Amino acid sequence: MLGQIRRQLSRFSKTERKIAEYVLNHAELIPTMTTKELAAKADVSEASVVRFTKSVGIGSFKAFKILLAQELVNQEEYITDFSITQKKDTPYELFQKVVHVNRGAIDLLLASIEKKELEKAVKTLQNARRILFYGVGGSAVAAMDAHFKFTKLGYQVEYHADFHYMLSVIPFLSENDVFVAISMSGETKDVLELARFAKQQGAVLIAITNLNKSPLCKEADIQLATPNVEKDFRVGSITSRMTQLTVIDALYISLVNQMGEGIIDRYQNAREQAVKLRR
Amino acid sequence: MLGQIRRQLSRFSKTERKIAEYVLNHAELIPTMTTKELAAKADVSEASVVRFTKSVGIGSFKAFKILLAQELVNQEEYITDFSITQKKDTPYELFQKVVHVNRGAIDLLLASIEKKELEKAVKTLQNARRILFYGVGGSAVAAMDAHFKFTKLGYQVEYHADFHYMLSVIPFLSENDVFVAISMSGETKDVLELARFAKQQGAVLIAITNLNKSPLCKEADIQLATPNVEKDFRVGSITSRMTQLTVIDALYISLVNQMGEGIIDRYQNAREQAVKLRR
DNA sequence: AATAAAATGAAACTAAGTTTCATATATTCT
DNA sequence: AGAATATATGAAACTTAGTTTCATTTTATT
Repeated sequence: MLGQIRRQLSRFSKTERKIAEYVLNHAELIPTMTTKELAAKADVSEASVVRFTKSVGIGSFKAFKILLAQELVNQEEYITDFSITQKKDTPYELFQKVVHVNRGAIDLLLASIEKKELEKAVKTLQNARRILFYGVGGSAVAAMDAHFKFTKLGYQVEYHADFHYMLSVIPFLSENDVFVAISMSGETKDVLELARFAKQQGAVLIAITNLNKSPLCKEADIQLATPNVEKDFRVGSITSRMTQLTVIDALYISLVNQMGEGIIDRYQNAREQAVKLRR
Repeated sequence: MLGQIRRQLSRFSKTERKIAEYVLNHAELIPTMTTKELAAKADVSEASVVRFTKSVGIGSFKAFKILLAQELVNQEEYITDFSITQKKDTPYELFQKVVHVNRGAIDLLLASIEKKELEKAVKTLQNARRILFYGVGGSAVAAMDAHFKFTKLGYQVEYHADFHYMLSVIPFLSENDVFVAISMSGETKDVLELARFAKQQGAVLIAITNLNKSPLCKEADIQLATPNVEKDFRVGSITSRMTQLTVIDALYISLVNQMGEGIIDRYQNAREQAVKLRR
């Protein structure tokens, strides 16, 4: 977290930098400070403090405090990107780095997801008539996984990689339907256009995206924020899939949990049939 | 802190003990809870929660939360399955469990992957003419991700969910080709049949599968073993995707690393075009 | 059984965190 | 350059969380 803030210093605005500097120099004090105190110390407003935590991809100031407290226990910082990747790394070394990066990203997800938003999402999905998932490129993986999982729960789910196919489904959406847009940047044109169209039809828009000022993030009714793990500019983000899938997992498990045994019986049934049919 | 609470159990009143018990059993949840929530879970009043923290010598509930967060950083005991999932878990609790489980699974991958096998896999893929990925059900996600990543590297990759489509590709395989079979159990009939057919054509068979006595594992030329994370029989394994994808990531990053800058330029090129075309 | 002491929860209160909105500043376009 | 637009910021309103008070219940003591 601290390393990430340090690396982003240049990206920050004047006000954000004032906060970042205070945080970097007095990290150990933050967990016991209030927004008001930090605001005073950094000579900015309280609102800016809250905004700062969101801008570094943390859901709330409270989560930020806890994250820093944990980080300072042992100073070992997570490797969150591959900029350190050397030309002569062996496959096994790279594998270890991948494990580290992926695990670190999933960990950060704890701080970026907001409890309330998650609860809203689960409640919305519970009562949903139809659910559409959409993501392109890397995020298509998460959409596909969601499609598979939610279908198993008996939902009427649509996901197709083809933009035009999805487009043709949206006119039939209404208030009880949900459109789940998955995009790391929150700026992908295809995803954004479909999301807007779906919302216009009255569907609830859930966004699984990095926390930022992206249009998707702003326009979503419910935001499930994935952490802003810095990506290697050369190979793109490999971690976003992990966090996106973890979010899907959490939604899926929550729904299973609330549906009770009935749904599990049907699922078992399907499995038994599969075993019979496939051998 | 937790030890201290445990030691004082006998000293506590009935109400205090209720709180202590919940704290001991769900310590990792406390840092994100409010007094109200903990009060509800322990079936006591909010006032008692605050009094409890004072009674164990902590100034405020807020300080208590931060202390627990710090204490749990180094306590890496992973939950590896969901059998503990209670009927009355909230979505956020389940989310935290999912994070735990997924992170734990990725960690275990460090122990299950063998260095030599990984190196063999990378070497084989480097020289591959064509690469086929195949997985069904949950493992289709990993296959799809691999398809996407390896295509970006300029490989001639085939992946299709349809068994018969894949079947029709295999007769054209030869010694320089690779078939990557992805299956958690290593027993899925479709995957197994295609893998055998591909091997018969002379292709190298790489298996990404749980380490066990499954036919796929035995017959593979190269085994990339995913950990046998205990799965909740009711909802199916949610972790296998994580580990499978991490393996794919490692292979991908290794190949990028060895290919050098040339491939990265082409990739950048594609990205720039994408930006131009899509807005 | 009566009284005192301790424990507890409901509700009032205080503090903390977050959002909104108006204003200031920067950026883009003509 | 100047208007128009977008972005950033702080003050204040608002919401939520944490703490204290006080009346009530429970337990212990005489």
